[in-house]
Amino acid sequence: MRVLIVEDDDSVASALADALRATGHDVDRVDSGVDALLRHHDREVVLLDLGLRDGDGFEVLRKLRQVSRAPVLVVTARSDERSTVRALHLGADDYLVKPIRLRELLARIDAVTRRQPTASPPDDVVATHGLLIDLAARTVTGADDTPISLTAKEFALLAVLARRVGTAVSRQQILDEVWGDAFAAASRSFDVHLTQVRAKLPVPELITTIRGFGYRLEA
Amino acid sequence: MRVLIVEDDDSVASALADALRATGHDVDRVDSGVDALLRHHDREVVLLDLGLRDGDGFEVLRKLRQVSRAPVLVVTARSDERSTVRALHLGADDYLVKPIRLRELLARIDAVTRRQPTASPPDDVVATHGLLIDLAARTVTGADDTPISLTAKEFALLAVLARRVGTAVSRQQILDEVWGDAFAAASRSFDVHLTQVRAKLPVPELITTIRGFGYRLEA
DNA sequence: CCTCGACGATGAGGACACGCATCCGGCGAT
DNA sequence: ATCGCCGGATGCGTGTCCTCATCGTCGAGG
Repeated sequence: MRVLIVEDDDSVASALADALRATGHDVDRVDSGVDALLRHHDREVVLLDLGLRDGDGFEVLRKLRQVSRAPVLVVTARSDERSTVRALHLGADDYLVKPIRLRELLARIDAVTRRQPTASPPDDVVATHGLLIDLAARTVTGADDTPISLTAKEFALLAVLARRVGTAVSRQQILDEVWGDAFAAASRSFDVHLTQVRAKLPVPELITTIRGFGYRLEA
Repeated sequence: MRVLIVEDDDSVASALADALRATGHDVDRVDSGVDALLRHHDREVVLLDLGLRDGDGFEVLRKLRQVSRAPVLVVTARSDERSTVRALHLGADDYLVKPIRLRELLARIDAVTRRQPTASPPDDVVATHGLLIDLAARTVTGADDTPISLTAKEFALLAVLARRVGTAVSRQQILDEVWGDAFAAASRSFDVHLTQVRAKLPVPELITTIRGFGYRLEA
């Protein structure tokens, strides 16, 4: 199993790396959030420390989730329920509080990875009403393969909806996933971007407004 | 989500059941290992207490795994690493130590089940007398697929009843779930919205008034 | 039959959510 | 240095929805 350790305490990272290598895993180590985002490719599991020096761990988690579907086990010193719930909601698969018990960690990595749809059906492609959204390639094409070019934020916004085609997504949920919670819910920026996305779609009504709740990409 | 709680401490089981029901889950309770093996059918998640009176919890877990692929979250008082590792190796998907923090439990259930690609068929859809209520998509359709558009409050109200089709729901319960507990029970806003919902339904009598208690959505 | 409490219906008004035009600062490319 | 694009912020218009107040109805019990 190819594991990525994101941890800036060297002694902890070494201990983890050794234990993992001893059990036959292939380990890659980084000590910052930005590196995590750069090096996550081809990794099958991520161990993420929330207490990184170079920024908010939750932010790293959120961004990681936008680009990778690999299981993430959060490993942190923060034991409060708030942080736990927040991390899990942001897409973490497990949450372990330091000090880490190595055998447990290994068992949990097992537990999390054995659930993975081995050779996952890469349905990173969402198709609906002639609209084609390829989440992996980050491309969107309309009918008769006309390419639609979206900006980063626009794509992120559409991607959140696309991952849950046919089901309603709350406004807050989108805000969290696209902007992170350090964002004023009162801001109208969100609406502006949504307007843009709709304008670029061949069929604007594909994104349905659910007043008082959020939005839905029609299936 | 259809949850099975295997727990022989009644107070704990009740607390869990209430919390889960309040968040829209369908809960089934048993208090012994043998019952767990009998009643696991059609359940999508299992919460398993290891400290059952009628036998070894690990045995229950092992046998459960032989007959069901549903995610299992172990909930127990045993905090030692040995037990944790053993449970996870036996196929548990998560392992929580009592006392349980409810919000965390809910988040972990989410985390574990969102990985499941197979939990699709029962898509939170309630159907009764030609009425179709899709709680995930937040859509309601009558006979011959005529869409019925409800406002946020109206939908919330109907959803509370829909989650418990065929069973009576007290007025107070609905108030709590739709408005939150900081709401005057004397307010008639509730009745107004109920009227609206009924007016929009093809068959108003689908919502039966139980005078002096509450309401019921007919099955 | 009368009363009383619980529920049903309706209209008005203020609040609110959403869509959108517009401005501004930042940043990379030509 | 300049231009164009992107993302965030702001303000307003508009339509909708929530609530309240009011009155009507219904059922149960004395």
